[in-house]
Amino acid sequence: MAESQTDESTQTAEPSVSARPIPYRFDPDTDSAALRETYGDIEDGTETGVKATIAGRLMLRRVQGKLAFGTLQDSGGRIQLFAPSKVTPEFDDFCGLSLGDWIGVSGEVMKTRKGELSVKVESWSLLAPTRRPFPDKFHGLSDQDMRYRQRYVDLWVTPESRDVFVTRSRVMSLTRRWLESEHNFIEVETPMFHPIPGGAAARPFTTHHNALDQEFFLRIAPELYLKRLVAGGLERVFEIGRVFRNEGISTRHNPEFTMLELYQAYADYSDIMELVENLVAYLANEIRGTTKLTYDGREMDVAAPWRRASMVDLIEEATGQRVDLTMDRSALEALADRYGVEVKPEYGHGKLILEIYEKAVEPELWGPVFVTDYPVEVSPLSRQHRENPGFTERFEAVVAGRELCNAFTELVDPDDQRARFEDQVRQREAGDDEAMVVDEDYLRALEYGLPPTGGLGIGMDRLVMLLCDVPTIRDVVLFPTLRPEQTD
RNA sequence: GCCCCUGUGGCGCAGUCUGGUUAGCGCAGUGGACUUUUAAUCCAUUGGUCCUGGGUUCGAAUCCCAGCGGGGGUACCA
Repeated sequence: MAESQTDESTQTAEPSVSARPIPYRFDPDTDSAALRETYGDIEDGTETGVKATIAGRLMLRRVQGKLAFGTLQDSGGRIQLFAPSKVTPEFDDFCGLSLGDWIGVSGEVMKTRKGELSVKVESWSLLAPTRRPFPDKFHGLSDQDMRYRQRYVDLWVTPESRDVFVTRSRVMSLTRRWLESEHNFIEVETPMFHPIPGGAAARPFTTHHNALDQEFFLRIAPELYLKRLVAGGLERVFEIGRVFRNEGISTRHNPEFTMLELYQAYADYSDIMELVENLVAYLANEIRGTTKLTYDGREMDVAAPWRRASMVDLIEEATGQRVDLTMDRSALEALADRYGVEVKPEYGHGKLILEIYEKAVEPELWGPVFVTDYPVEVSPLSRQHRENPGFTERFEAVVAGRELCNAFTELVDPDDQRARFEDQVRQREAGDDEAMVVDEDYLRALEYGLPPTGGLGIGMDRLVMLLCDVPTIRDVVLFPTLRPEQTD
């Protein structure tokens, strides 16, 4: 809701200050963190003789007649400004600065008698006035909606918020470096506009290209393109990028989110499990300094190796009953019923087993654990298990009670893949609007030959949530999807 | 989709159950005092269609109905 004109004018800073000329550039030579690091230990009440130039936002102000203190916040944190009227030019204007104004300051690094490391304001310039009042200097923003909509304010007044996004950036960077340097992957970029949605079970967004007069789908996964590249001889590829799914919004779902997918020629899902546990342990060590993580008040150790357990074994653990694909359907339905699964007639044994797993096992899993060997029926892109007919070499990792990734030994046989696609089409015709459609070009790529390949998809947003111990995906997405703000 | 909670000056909150006439408090803003403060302090002060629209009532921020926004849960979601 927009404020009225009068509201803004009454809240505007002093004209004498806001009318100051704004320089075109400014040259900070350090920041608050570096100053603390270098001079944090000097004696109370001493001066260093060293001059520093810093810039940031004025967050607090304490004017005391002929002496003023300020608190400047920059990307390194906060540092005090010490401004005696005899030293600071245009002292009255300096005291008239608004909380939230951007300023640049030069002067001697010193420590006050009370022991606060400070920069003496020997010169200063206004870099940008704030024309809107900043939130409460102590309480900050409590309205979550406003934090998400006005991230440019939230980042200043909610330090944890800024920390999360800096960490997120590090996670992305570390992941890339680890894959490239330690594992010889190359990063590629594949289309976001897909003529056929594929690679996942999800409803897509649609869009339209005018010149081609062609409908496109925003990608729900890069999977099929990445495997085309492995068929093309790029043996280890990964992509970190946005995918789009037309689904509900929740604490774990944002319609656009960031996925890491990677494909490794000649590998199978066991290789991928090792890669996942090593990557997560590496990131935990780099980010948290330990593999012993706390999430939502509960602890877990993500050090490799993680437990591996097949879906049917886990079902047996939880329910005491062994399930398989040849058992009597009525017995399977009875078990499904016991756990509140809504049994639909089109469900085969495989789908029922997955549903039972999700209801009976998953809510109790904390992890880290690899849940392996999903039924073929629910895994249209995974290769048949080498020992268990009707199952696939597929796994999901559950960490902190949440699905973190999905991976498998890739299905490389074009005939089998065609049959799976056709089965998906039947499911679609039966009313499942998230079932896949046939991708003839992808089948053509398989016909040219895809070597044995292991593949992986990780939701990077959820990984960051885990590493930062935050409860909602909106806290790790800078601008989460929201209903557009009403302007009038 | 369903259920629960919520909406009061720029920000953080009280007041709502038990309706009562000038809607409070803190911060920010404005004016003043103050040369070691650090959520500075002290004095004074500006600013509010109490989300919107109906209704009940002598009287509604408060009770009722509807709508809109927000949060959480659940369903859905590999």
